[in-house]
Amino acid sequence: MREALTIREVAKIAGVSIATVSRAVNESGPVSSETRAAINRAIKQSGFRPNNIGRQLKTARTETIGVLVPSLKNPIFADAVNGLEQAAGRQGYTVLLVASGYRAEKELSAIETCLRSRVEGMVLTVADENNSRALEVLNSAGIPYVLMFNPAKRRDVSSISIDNRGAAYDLVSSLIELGHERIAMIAGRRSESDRSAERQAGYESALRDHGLSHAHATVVEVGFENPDLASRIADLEQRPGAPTAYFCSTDMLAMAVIRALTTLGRRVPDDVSVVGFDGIAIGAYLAPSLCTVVQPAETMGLWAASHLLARISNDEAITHQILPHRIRPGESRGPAPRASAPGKDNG
Amino acid sequence: MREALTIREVAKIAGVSIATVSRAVNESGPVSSETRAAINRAIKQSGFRPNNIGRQLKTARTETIGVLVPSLKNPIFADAVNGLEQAAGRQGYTVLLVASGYRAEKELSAIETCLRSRVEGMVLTVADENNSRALEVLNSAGIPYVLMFNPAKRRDVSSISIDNRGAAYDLVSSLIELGHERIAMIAGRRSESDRSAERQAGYESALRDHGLSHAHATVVEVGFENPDLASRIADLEQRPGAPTAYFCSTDMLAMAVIRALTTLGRRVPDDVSVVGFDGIAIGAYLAPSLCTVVQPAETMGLWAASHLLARISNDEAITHQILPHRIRPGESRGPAPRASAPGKDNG
DNA sequence: TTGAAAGCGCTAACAA
DNA sequence: TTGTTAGCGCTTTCAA
Repeated sequence: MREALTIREVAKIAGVSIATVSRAVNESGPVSSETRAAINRAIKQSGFRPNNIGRQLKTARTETIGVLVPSLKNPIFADAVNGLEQAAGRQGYTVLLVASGYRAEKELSAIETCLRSRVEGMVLTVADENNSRALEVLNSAGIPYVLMFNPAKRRDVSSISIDNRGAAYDLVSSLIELGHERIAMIAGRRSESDRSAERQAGYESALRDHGLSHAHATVVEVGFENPDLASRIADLEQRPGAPTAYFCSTDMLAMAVIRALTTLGRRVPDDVSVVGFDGIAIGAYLAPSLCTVVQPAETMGLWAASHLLARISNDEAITHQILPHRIRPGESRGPAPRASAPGKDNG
Repeated sequence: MREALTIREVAKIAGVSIATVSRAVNESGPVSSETRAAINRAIKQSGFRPNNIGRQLKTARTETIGVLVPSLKNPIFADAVNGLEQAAGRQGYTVLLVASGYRAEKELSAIETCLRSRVEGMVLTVADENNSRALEVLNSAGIPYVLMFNPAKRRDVSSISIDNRGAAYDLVSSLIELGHERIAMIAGRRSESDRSAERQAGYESALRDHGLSHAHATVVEVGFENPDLASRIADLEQRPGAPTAYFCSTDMLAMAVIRALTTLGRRVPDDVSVVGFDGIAIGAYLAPSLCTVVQPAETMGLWAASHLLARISNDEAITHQILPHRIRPGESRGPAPRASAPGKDNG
């Protein structure tokens, strides 16, 4: 009962042809109830389980979607994939999961893998949607795909995201309105994240619009995988005009920044404010709770999968879904401290 | 250049047989360098990408492993899957991801899906390893699999976990040593998690061994998906002898408990201590930081994948990996408060 | 070093 | 209602 069970064995046991077994298994054609009973018995007896590979080869449909994200270690992606998997599963689709680790070559090879497995479509978050070999390959492969989290600048691609630039603008503006003038940005590397670049643009125009000369912009770029923040923050903090607020391009970065500042003896938000971006659930549990922009990750995953499946069955056209963004207030954002910088700049 | 590119087109363009193309593509046999060059040119020109389905059908190998976890919303699983995917990818294996949402039927159907896709093996976390249709099915399917996080009571199955019972025992004992006598346990439903049941066993024997009569044990079972903790905690808190400490079977639960207690005006750890289990990274960033048992999730995923692949290639026998556990101290655990219960029990 | 041919497990005409 | 048959795209003897 262990060896290579095929539709053929079942047919033999039930005393019918393989075509009839196939029809019975897939309910894809007429089968008399006696025949059906015999076949079911044969299936049970033999322990037959249809081989999807055979079916896929014949039908040229895999009922599989590929999902590519930078890393599952950031809950924003884990939550999105969670939603994705649910939505796909509900429609009988299976998920092939690949992670890029924020590395462009890995993006490319991951997609190559998916394509060779003949996924019917993909949901993905790439480092840079405007400069992505991965996307080119996907385009020439001619399968539908939807970008998730990426800024959705391209018109020819389905996508779901929020207005990264606008959200960053709003959040940074709120800091300025609280009296902050020296606001540093801790940004994921632009090459690793176009979201980060967009958020930086929002940060810069907020400064500009509020008359904070461009010179005030301080951007520290860090890699997402083990960002060595402690020393970078220490540097910033001992400069004459140390920041009174930090705008971080992700919540994960914000958490690391808060830790680094705390280690240096700074109190958040009394001495310095820190805001993040993403709205991961645990941010609300931190102390101080994290002020941030919320992206509804699970919902985005759900939508991405549903829309992709609709596109696969040609029920829908390319769509850009820009969700409204929302700032979650949090204790990590406070008014600018009275005494400006610690010493030096007025002496 | 879009239509149904097969090895046959390449062969035609290059003027060779499909067998030769196959040999060239897979480097599975001798091919003269001129022929190889011609084939490579043909591949580039046509945009050919090998169809894995065909190959899989022929070779009866899919180079795919199935991964089943309860949910990616709990970082403990997301981190593990992250490690898994990396390790699998490095060895040329692909990951089919399925989530059960802690539901037994879903476990079963997920595995059925994987089996139909002819995964070569599986890594999974089931609700209850001792009472799992899913595992029975897997056994009779005859593919290797490794249990991850489950308590590893079965001798016939590879697994990686920590000593859940022992770890719970240690953690609860530490509370008792801090003077706590009324320690409640907030437990995930036993039917949804055998880890939870094990941890409960550890909790109970810690109480017993320290002479806290069994009557002291208060266990509140909650479901993992939207646990309505607030009201349950409120109940506990207004009883005569309210707990001075809570032992939660997961960090996610602990976070929810802390929130519920805070809402009720209790201060952690001054009024009441809360400890968790899992050691998710963000626990260290909470305030108060979470005292918990650390499971090295990513490492567990890495090991699970590597071991599974070794088993697939018959390089290794069934192995039980029990990792040493470690308690991460945290601010959420403090000494028992002086004044015993709020009112009532001494009046 | 190359090619012809069989066949992996399945579905879908088509004929009966 | 059922069976025969021709492949889906690929690998792999085997013979040349």
